[in-house]
Amino acid sequence: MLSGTAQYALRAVVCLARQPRESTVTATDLANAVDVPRNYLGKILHELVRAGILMSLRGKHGGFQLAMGSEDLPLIRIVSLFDEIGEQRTCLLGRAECSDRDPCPMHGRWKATAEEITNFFGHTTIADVLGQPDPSGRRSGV
Amino acid sequence: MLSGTAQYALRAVVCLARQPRESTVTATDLANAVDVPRNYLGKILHELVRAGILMSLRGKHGGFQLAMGSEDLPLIRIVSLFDEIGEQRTCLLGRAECSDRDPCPMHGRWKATAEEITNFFGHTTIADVLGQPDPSGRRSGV
DNA sequence: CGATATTATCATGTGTATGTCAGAATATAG
DNA sequence: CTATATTCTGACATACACATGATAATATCG
Repeated sequence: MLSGTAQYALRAVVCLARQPRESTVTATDLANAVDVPRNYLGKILHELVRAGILMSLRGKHGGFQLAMGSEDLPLIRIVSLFDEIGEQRTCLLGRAECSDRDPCPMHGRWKATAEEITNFFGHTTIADVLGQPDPSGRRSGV
Repeated sequence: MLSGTAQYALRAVVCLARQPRESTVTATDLANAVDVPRNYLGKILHELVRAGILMSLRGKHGGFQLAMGSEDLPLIRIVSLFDEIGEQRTCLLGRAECSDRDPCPMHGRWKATAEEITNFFGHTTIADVLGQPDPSGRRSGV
């Protein structure tokens, strides 16, 4: 459903959102916590900074923190940086243009499900999923 | 949502399902009709044959045809040959194990949508989408 | 200032999906 | 039997997602 990169980003943001506000977490600590290759996560975090989702601090005691309240951060803001999802590219058959007026054969049947997916990513926020305590035998705080 | 290969396969099968039964279509004609690279489509068609979805005839007047009625062919039969979809790999965060008993943070909220996707591919058949006449300005009979 | 910890940036490597090509196998027609 | 049309098969090419490593820039601390 999502690219590996988008999954990594979501995991990192969820982990950051669980930290106390104002505290920073280093890329290394985050990489360990969410089980993503250190250097690769560095790039992903940097993209999130450029998108205004995270803030970064360099130097000693540096690291990353959320740039906003997690209740103001729908999943689509993160996912759309890495994957095409939602309005664009919903055509199941890969047509560039696929709409009610110029539909592919699947369009009519697929439409409702596609809209539910769009709504999920658009309306679910990071805060919404923090409540899920991710209990028990997890190897990390994903 | 689907890999390019899975999309190609769906387009080819839909096109074949529109032909009169017993008639065969060559890979070349199919490739032109659904706008997929000839040689690559050949491999995809061969996979569909091995999976029992198509039948093939070699030699002069050879080609491909559906091995069953399109009303007995749910989309998942085709898609699952190329993509992991449905029951397996529904975890949004990419966890190997993600269930009600060992959920990721997204699990609870994502579940309903994931099930709708699974149902769509499991219950929609090729026959269901043939009714959609894919009218007007299409470049081909996708 | 110098040592250190951290992010930012760039060059490179690896693996998989996608795509191409050439030839082998097989069927039909004359 | 020969020519031809087609699928089948395997080797190769390309593009991009994923990943690694080295170095520069920047901030803190003593």
